[in-house]
Amino acid sequence: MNPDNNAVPELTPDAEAVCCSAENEALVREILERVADRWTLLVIDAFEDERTMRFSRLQDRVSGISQKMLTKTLRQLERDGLVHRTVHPTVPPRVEYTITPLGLGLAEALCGVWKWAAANIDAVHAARREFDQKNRREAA
Amino acid sequence: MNPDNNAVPELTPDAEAVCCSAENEALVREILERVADRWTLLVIDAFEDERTMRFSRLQDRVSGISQKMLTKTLRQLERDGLVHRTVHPTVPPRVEYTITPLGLGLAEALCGVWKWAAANIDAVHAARREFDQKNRREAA
DNA sequence: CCGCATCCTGTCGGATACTG
DNA sequence: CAGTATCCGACAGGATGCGG
Repeated sequence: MNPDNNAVPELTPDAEAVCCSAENEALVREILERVADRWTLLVIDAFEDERTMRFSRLQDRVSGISQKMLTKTLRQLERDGLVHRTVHPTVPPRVEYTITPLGLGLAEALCGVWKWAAANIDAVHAARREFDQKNRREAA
Repeated sequence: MNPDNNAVPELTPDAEAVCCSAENEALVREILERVADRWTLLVIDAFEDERTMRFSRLQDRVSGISQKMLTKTLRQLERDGLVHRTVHPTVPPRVEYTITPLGLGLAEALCGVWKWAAANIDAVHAARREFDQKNRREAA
């Protein structure tokens, strides 16, 4: 697939067994649907460098997100136990979000996607250009 | 980053360099945003068992998806070079979608998320219950 | 069987203004 | 600074019907 193999390491036999059983499909679906919105993945991603951050710092790192969506996304992550929220009752208020071990596990899993993206974005762009050209020819 | 290594195998030094460099952030973002909609991940997931399928089979496997969204999602995947589309000019028409090596790479990367989900869904559910209870107390 | 076009709706999500 | 509330536009996405 990709000449340099290191992007996706070999699966252990055990891992494969887990990976392809059909029973858990509904569970995985649930997680995927929960996580597959415009911001959740990006927010989780933001925690890979700093494991604990203030609200404003997060908003800064996930560029483009509104405070409304950041709040909402963080609430969901908190509810799912992926992020922990600490309010320091000072003035001005200071709220820190920390990624939990659970969340960190997901972040690691996402790191695989991260790596794939970094390694293959050029191929994707190339495919895209080719596709668009082909379509323009057909349109003509 | 993680004390227990077993979830994600050791990264080669090379891979780590790719994984955490800040430069590629925009690229990864682009991919994540492209892929993080309601259906794309689920469709890719559907290809993990069978690498080539007819349209109707796909619609069957990704339960709940409308033909409109399936078509749209597949077009995007095709454009990005993740899926290949073959039209057999028979009657009735027979259209087959095959995941490409590129797409397969992404599917593998997603497999990490898959595994995480299967392993930790209980923890997520538990966290969710706890969170909801806490909120109900506060509401009272 | 596949998938396009049309219509229509709910919801996502941004902008703004206001509290503690 | 962090969060809520309100308003509102845009668009995702379902239902239906037609066409190849």
